[in-house]
Amino acid sequence: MFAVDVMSREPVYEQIIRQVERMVLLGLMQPGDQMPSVRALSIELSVNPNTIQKAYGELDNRGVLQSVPGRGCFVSADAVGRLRERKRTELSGLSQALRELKLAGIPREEIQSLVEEIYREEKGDAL
Amino acid sequence: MFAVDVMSREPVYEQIIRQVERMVLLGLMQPGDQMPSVRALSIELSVNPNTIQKAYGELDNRGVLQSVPGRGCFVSADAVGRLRERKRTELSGLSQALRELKLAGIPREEIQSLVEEIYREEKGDAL
Amino acid sequence: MFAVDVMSREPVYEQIIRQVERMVLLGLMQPGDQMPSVRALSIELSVNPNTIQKAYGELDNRGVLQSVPGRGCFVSADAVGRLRERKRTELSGLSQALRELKLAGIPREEIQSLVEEIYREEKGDAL
Amino acid sequence: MFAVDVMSREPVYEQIIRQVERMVLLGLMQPGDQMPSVRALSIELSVNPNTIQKAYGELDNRGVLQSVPGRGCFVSADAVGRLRERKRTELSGLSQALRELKLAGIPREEIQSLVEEIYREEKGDAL
DNA sequence: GTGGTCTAGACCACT
DNA sequence: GTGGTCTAGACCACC
Repeated sequence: MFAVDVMSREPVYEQIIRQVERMVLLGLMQPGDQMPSVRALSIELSVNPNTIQKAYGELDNRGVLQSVPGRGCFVSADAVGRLRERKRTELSGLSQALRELKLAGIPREEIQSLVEEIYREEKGDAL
Repeated sequence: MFAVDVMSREPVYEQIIRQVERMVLLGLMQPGDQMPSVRALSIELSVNPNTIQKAYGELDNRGVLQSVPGRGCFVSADAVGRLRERKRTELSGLSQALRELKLAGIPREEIQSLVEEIYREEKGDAL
Repeated sequence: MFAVDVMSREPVYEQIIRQVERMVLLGLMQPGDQMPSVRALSIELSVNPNTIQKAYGELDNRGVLQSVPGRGCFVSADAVGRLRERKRTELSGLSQALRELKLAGIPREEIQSLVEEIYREEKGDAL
Repeated sequence: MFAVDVMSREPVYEQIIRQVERMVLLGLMQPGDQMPSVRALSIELSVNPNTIQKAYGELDNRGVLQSVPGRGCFVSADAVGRLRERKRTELSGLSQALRELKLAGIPREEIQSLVEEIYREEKGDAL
C-alpha cells in the first residue's frame, strides 16, 4: 500500500503523509475509509509505531484524517478540499524557487516547456 | 550586507550561502572581490565564527569562493558558471513540486501565468 | 576499524575521509552498509564528535556516504563510481609531481620501475 | 624573474621556494650567484618582506642558498646536489599517490603512458 | 591580521 | 538512540 525509503533524507513520517495525501487526491481513498491501524502499518513498513503515529497525528491536524480514539483513523469528509486549500499555500514556495532559477539564468521558455510536459503526463506518473 | 534570521528553520550557514550566491548571480559581487573576513562577518551578524567558516567552506567546495589561508576569501573566477551549473540540477526538484500541484488540481494556466509574472519582475525582486 | 594520528599535519577529519574511502574502494564496505555512529566513532578514536561529523558530512557531499538524520550514516549505492571519478581528477596533480622529479634528474626508468613495483603489490599493501 | 599567485592555496613562501629550486635545477642560477635582496624581491612581487625572508630561510636550511649577514644571499656550491638528494626523498610520496590511484582502478598502462608523455616534454614545460 | 582545525558542551528534529 | 546545527573558546600556519 505504501512504501518508505529509509535511505531518503525526507523524514519517514513526511513520506507517509505525502503518500496518504496522494492516495486521497487520486481518489484511491475515499471519505470514511478506514486507515490501517498504527501497529499494522508500522509492521508492514518496518518502522517504529511512533513514526506512524506522528504521521497520522499531522494528517489529523491538517483535517485529512480523523482519529476516533478506540475505533481507528478515517479519511475525513472534506479531505480533498482541505488538501487543495493547503497545496495552494505552497504556490508561494514555488514562486521563490522560480525566482532563484530565473536569477541563475534558466530561460523562461525552459520552465514553460517543463510545465507543459508535466501536465501532459498521465495522472500520477512518477510522483 | 547580509542578514540572518536565527529563528528560521533554515540553518544560518545555509542562509549565508544562499545570500552570497544571490549577490554573485546579481553581479553585486565580482570575481576577485574579497569577502568580509570570517571574524568580521561573524561580529556583524552576531553569529559564531565557526558558522561563517562553515558557510565559506561550503562555498569554497562549490567553487563559488576561493579561500586563501592567511590572505582572505575571494569570489572565484568562474563563480557564476559554477552556480548556473548547480542550479540546473535543481530542475528535477521543480518537476516533483509541479506534479504535486497538478495532482492537487491547480490548473496549468495558473502555473503558467505565475511563471510569466515571475519572469516579468524586476531583477532580484523579493528574493 | 580506523586509526588517527593526532600529531600528523594531515587534519584528523581528512584522515578519516581517506580511510573510509579506502575501505569502500577495497570493498570492505559495501553499498548500504551502516557506518559507526558519529558518537561511537568519536569515542573509539578519542576525538570530538564534531570532527567525525565533519568527515561524514564531507563524505556525504562527495556522494560516498548518505546521512539519514535519526537513522544513521550509510555507504551510498554508487560510492565506488563517485570515488573513481574523483580520483581521476587527481591525475593532473601527479603530472605536476612527475615534472618536478624529471627536473631533479630522476631518470624515467626509475619512475617506470616504481610504477611496476606498486602495481605488482598485493591489494592494499601499506596504504 | 619570479611570479606568485596570491589566489593559489599553495603558500606564497612555498611558491617562491619552488621557483628558486627550479631555476637552480635548470641551471639558470649558478653556484655563487647572488639572489635579489629580501626587500627588492618583496617589492617586485608585492608581498610582505617576512614572506621572502621565510622562503630564503628555508632554502638556507635546505642548503640551496647561503645567507651571509650584511652581504646578501647566494646560491650555494652544491645546490644542485642537495636538491637532487632532497627530491629523491619525495619518491615515497609518489609511491603513496600511486597506490591510491591503483586502488581507484586507474590502470597501470594509463600511468605508464602519462610518465612517457611527461618525459617526452621539453625541459621545463609548464612547470 | 587571515583562514582552518579542534575541543567541549548544548540543543534540535527524527526514529 | 541517530545526524545536524550552533556557541564558546583555543591553537595553528600563513601573511
